[in-house]
Amino acid sequence: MPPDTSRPEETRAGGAAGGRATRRSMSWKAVAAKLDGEIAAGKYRETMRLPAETVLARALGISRHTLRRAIAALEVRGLLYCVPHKGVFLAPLRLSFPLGAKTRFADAVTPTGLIPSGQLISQQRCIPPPEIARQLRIAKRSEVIELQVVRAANGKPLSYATIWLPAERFGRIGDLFASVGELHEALILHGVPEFRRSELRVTARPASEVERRILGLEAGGFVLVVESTSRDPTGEPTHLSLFRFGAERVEITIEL
Amino acid sequence: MPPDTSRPEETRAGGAAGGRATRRSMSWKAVAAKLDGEIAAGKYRETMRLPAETVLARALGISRHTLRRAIAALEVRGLLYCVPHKGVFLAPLRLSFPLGAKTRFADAVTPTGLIPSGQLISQQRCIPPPEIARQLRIAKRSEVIELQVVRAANGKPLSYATIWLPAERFGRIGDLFASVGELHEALILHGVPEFRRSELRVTARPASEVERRILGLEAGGFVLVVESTSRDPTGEPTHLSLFRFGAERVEITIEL
DNA sequence: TTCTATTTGTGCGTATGTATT
DNA sequence: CAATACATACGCACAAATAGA
Repeated sequence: MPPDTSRPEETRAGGAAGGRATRRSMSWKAVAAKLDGEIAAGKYRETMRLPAETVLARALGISRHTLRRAIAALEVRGLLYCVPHKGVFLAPLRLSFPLGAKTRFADAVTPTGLIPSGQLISQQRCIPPPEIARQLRIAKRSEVIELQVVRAANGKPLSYATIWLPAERFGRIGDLFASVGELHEALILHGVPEFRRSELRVTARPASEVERRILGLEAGGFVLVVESTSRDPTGEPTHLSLFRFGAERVEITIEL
Repeated sequence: MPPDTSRPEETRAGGAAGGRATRRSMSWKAVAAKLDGEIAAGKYRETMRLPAETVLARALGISRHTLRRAIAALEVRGLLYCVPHKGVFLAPLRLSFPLGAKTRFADAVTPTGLIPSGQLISQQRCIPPPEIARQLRIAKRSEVIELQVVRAANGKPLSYATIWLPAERFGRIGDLFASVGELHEALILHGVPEFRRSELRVTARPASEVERRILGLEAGGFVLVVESTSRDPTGEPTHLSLFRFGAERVEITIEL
C-alpha cells in the first residue's frame, strides 16, 4: 500500500501534528484524525466506498501521498479496508458477541435489541473423530450426539455451530433442543443445572462452501472459529461446541 | 458441493455406513474417517496438495461424488481447505497461543521449544484516538506512548502489536522495553509489579498491506486481531494492546 | 500473446437400501 | 402389506479457472 515508507509508523514523533502550523496543508495524522472523526460522525455509511483518492485528496487540499498515508493508518486500525483497483471502503460495523464462562446466546444478542433465534438443522448419533472423544473424556469408540445449530439475529444468520455431547448421558438432547430452542434449557431438562465454558480456542480460516451458504458469506469470506469445552459443576465435560461466525460481522468479547 | 441435499449433514444416521457391507465401496463417512486417519498418521504433509479428486477417487475405489462429500466434511472441520481449480490442501498446523489474564509472550512460546524474541519497531508520544483514551480512562487530549512491537518465534514473525500506555505514568517505557525486550519486565521497572488482562476483544479481517509485510503474509491473507485492556492490582488501566496474528498460523487458547 | 491440459465446480439421470407413512 | 421419502452412491458431461507451453 504506502510505498513511501518501509515502517508501519514513523519512528519519531516530529511532524506538524499538533504544534504551530508552519505548513499550509495538513499532516497525514491530521488527515487521519479528520477522517476518523467524520467516520465516527456518520459521514460515510457502512461498507460504502469512499471518494476516489484523487478526488478526496483534492477536496482536502492535500497530496495523494498524504491521503494514502492516512488511509493506511486507518486500515491498520480496522476502520477502513482497501480493495486493489476498486477503492477504499468503510469497514462494516461488527456485532459484539460476549462469550464468557456462562454466556448464553440470547444474553449476547438481546442487549442489542435484535431478536435471537436458534434452529436445529440436524441431529445424529455417531462415533466421533478421536480428537472429539478425547476432549469429552469418553471412550474412543463410544457414541456422541452431534447437533448442527444455526443461530440468527433478526433472521440474519450469525453463527453456525456443531455441538457434540456424550450419547450415553444426553440421549434425548436433540429433541429437547428442538422443543425449547435453547441449549442451556435443554441441558437443564437433562439434569445439568449449570455448566461453564472452561477453555476457548479461537482461530480464523477461509469459509468452506457449506459455511458460506449457511452464513450467507461471499466467496473468499473468512470464518471466526471458536471451539469450547463446557463442564458441569463436578468438572465432567458436558459438551464441546464449535462455533463459526462470519468474520466480518462479529467481534467476540471475552471477560477474563 | 453436494447438489443432492440442502442440508450440511444428513438428518438421520441411516445409510450403509456401519452396517453389513452389501456394497463394495465405502460410504462418504467411511472415506472421511479414512482420510482423517491418514492425515493424523502423517501421510500427507502440511499445506501439501492432495492428489486430484479423480485420481484419489479411483485409488479409493469410489466415485468422485462420494469423495467430494467426504472432503466437504473434513473442510468444515478445518483439516483441509479447497482452492478452486488448484486442488485440495492439508490445512497448516497452527501454533497454539495461550492468552490468559497473566500470560506473557515468552510463556506462550517457550513450551513449544521455539525461541521467542520481541523487537520494538517504533515508539512515539502522541494524542491517541478518542476510543483509546476512553479505554485507558485518561483525559481526551492527554498524551500516550504508542509502541509498535513485533514478536517472533525462531525468527519468524508471529505477531505485530500496537500498545498504548498513558504517557504521564509510563514516560520511559519505550527505552525500558528496548533494553529488556519484554513488556512485562519493563512495566515492573516502572513500578507496576503485576497486571492482568481484564477483557479480550477478538476479530478477524483482511490484512492490510503493512500487516502483510510485517507478518510475511501473502495477498488475501487474514489477521486475527486481539485487543485487550490490562489493569494493575488497583484496577487502574495500565495499557491497551492490539495484537495481530497471521490467521493461518495461530490458534489462540483462552483459559476462563 | 494464444492454445492446451489439468483440475475443480456443477448439473443431470439413475439405482439402491432404509425408514416412515 | 405397499407406497413414499430420503440419504446415499455411481457415471457422465460440461463450465470455469488455472498453469504451463
